[in-house]
Amino acid sequence: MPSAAVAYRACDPGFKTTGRNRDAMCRDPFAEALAEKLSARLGIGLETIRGAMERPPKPEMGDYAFPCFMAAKALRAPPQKIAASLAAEFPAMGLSDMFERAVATGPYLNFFVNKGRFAASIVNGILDAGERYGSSDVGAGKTVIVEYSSPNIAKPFHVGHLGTTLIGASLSRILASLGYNVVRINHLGDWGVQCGFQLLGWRRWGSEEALRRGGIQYLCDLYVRVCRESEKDPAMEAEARAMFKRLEEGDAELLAVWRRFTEVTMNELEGSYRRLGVEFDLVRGESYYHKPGLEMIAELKRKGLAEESEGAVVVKLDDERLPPCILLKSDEATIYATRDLAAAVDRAKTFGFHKCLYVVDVRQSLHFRQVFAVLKKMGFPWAAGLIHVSFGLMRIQEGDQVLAMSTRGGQMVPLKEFLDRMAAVVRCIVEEKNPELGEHEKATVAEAVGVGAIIFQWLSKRRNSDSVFDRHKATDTRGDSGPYLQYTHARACSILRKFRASAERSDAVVTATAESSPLTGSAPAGGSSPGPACSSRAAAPGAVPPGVPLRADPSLLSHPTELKVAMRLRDFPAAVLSAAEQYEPCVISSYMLELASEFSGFLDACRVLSQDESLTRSRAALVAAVATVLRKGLYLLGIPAPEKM
RNA sequence: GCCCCGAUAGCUCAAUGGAUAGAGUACCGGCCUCCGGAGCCGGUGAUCCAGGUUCGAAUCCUGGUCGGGGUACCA
Repeated sequence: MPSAAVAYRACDPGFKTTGRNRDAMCRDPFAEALAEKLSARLGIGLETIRGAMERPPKPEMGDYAFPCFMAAKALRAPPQKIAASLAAEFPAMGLSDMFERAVATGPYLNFFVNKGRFAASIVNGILDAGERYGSSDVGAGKTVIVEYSSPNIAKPFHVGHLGTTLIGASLSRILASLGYNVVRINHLGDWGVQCGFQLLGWRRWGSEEALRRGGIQYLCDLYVRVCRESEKDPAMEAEARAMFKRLEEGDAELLAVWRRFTEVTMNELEGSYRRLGVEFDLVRGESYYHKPGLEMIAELKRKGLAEESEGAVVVKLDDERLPPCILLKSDEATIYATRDLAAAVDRAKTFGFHKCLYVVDVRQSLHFRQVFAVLKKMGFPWAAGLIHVSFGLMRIQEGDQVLAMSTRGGQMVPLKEFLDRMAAVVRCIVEEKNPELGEHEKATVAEAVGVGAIIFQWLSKRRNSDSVFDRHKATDTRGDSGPYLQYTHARACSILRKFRASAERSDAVVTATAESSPLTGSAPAGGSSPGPACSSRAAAPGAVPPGVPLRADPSLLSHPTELKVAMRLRDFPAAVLSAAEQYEPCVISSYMLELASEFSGFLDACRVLSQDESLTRSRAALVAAVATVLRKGLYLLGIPAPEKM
């Protein structure tokens, strides 16, 4: 019998599919066997049956379900009757080694698997696949660009930047695990009129000495001061705009200051990204696309698409029922649309992308619709692969008020401050729960769990809903949270450590020969740019005894909680795929909570380490499979998975 | 005005047109002779309104209500 991991073949993301659980249900050997029999019996295509297979809402109803609505149409009989007659025929269908029975529940035909065989099949499949479980090669040969984070220069990295940064980083990992060649781009906001404001502030009040002392916050303060004063004094705003214009014209003195701003910003960003575990393949400012943008405008004019209007150069988009896309302002300075157009063309040329994702907040949706429309008008076939992955706004709770986050208004929390506070909160908990850890270990764990709490919070809801940042709630580590997942993983690791220790003492397990863990074995197909499936940071190896052929015995894992866990483990590849299709990391977050909670239920109901040697081995195999999937899921979200906490 | 997004339990969030709408938190009650209690088990509690499509709607369509965002030279 093929293992679940080997038999699983995912569909291409974006491939239109219908039916609940379609992939989860259609690619493991149990579902496959059912689909084949039902297809032959009903004369309905195999693919159709696969797409219709479901998982019953409650375990006591069954393990697989076939809704008979489609068969009702084909056979012109009520679905209830079809379900009943199929249930009666089931014992003769020759599936008794895999399934205990089938029962009709209304229009549904529900199947009960042979618990032990099913659980062992899934668990052993995962142990064979290791960290590649849930990965696939559907994206092989296709390049996907993910643009995310993209903060403006000369401002501190703050919690408002977390949405794009964490969603983008997670989507990158998810897509890479499906075999896509992912190019992660940080499109720095280093150009535009805000640079004029910053330069003006510097020219009026700035000093290198103060910059050395105050760092990026000093630059930000200057910027805020200019903004405040130019609200009262329109002449000042005009001066700032003129300064950006001069920057575009290549003023050497301004360029030197601007470069200094970029340098300071990069230093600041590096620390933030390192703490969050976020990486990029290409960090390139908008400024890079200033000149190509001007060339774009010339080309658009040649093609007759760009025209002058109210003193600006625009592309009219009336046929798309969109406002015109402005390319050149009436002062002849460029605008972000110009640079985005040039960047897209450059990326198409350089990478030949299948898709290009822009992880940018929802306020820019009109902007992207305009830019995409212009590129379509220009006749680029790849324009169809441009996707704005938008996300909702985050406001901040200040006392009784809910305010928009803004640098200028001062309603923002610098990331550094937030991460430090989070780590301090966790540190207290570690101190209480695990005082025997060493000093260094405590600090490492506090950081990992603090960061995990933050990342999970951002990735556990659908992107497009707005949210409120509450300083107190944000630091809660109980309940459905990143720390809960990390804790569950650490428990699993702890049990496996004890299992390994006692196994070595009793010589019951073949002594390890291979030093390589499943984690470092082989990278997933096409995962070249981000490296192996799991980096050492977000997923530490070593939970499974290296080289030990840990197996689950088909006759031993028959407790209801064991079946529940196995079912959930089986669903993992479908969850990864669904997250990619929807560009929604929260699909994986939700999955992980289910898995962790069901696994905790199992630990409560069943003792893993016992006198019964073979039962212990089978249960340890289950624990190892869960640990593998938890680690992989945490990795895909970008959350560290410490083995102790 | 027009366009986009959202509305599910007191609060924060899930739910692929499918069966009795699922968690956490808060509140009430249980569980440590405990492999990690940052946990487990139970209880209370919800689909904004009105139509429509469908065998079947939180989900799709139409019209409202409320909230957020955008709407020509910011990003």
